[in-house]
Amino acid sequence: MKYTQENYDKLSDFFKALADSTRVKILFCLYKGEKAVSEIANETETSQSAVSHQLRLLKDKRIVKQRREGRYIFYSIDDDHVEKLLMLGLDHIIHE
Amino acid sequence: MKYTQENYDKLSDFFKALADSTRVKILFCLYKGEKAVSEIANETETSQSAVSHQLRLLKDKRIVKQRREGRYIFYSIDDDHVEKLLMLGLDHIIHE
DNA sequence: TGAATATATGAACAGATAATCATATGATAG
DNA sequence: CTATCATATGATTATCTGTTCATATATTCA
Repeated sequence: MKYTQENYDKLSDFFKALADSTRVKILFCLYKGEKAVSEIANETETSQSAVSHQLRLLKDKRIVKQRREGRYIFYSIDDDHVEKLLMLGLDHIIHE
Repeated sequence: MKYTQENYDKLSDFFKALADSTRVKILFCLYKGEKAVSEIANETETSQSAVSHQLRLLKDKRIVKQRREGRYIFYSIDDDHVEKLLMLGLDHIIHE
């Protein structure tokens, strides 16, 4: 049973994870491999707190995963679909 | 220049269109071909007004298009990428 | 023309969301 | 143990979003 309200909810919920430019930026930042929170904050020019909040959201949705190393915590993308979606989306907005 | 703030904004904006279960439902409803507003409202069990508002949003983002026939207005999906994204997303949430 | 049907629109309101600020937690080095 | 660095968290606030309700517009038909 693919076409159920439950799946529509899950699906829109999944897309919500990509429906914010800070999160999109973070995900592109992680595209080439894992990074620590402070690196992400620097590269995306976003406050440490904002990044942390968004990473939590992405982690809760199992889109990124963590790994601690000393006092650093490295995040990386934990979902092949997300990378494909990002690329497909980028493709779309560029060819318009 | 792919990796610009402008593109991140556009991209997240594009995903926003899919980040609501009513809109997802509408798009799946249109997946097999064009439908009039009232049909969409019935099939998705959403009020006429709510459907109309969401269709406007989708139209503004060029995700659906309209065609008038008498007093009916038929909507259909106007974007190949969207169909791919929906299917990829559905694939994702099902295999988890 | 006027009634009926299909769709659109605007205002208003409730709920969700994202940033900021202050502070807490956790790890390491000295 | 304590100072410092890296990250997380909670409260607050401003903004955004989606629905509803009432009404407007557009088309057809008698």
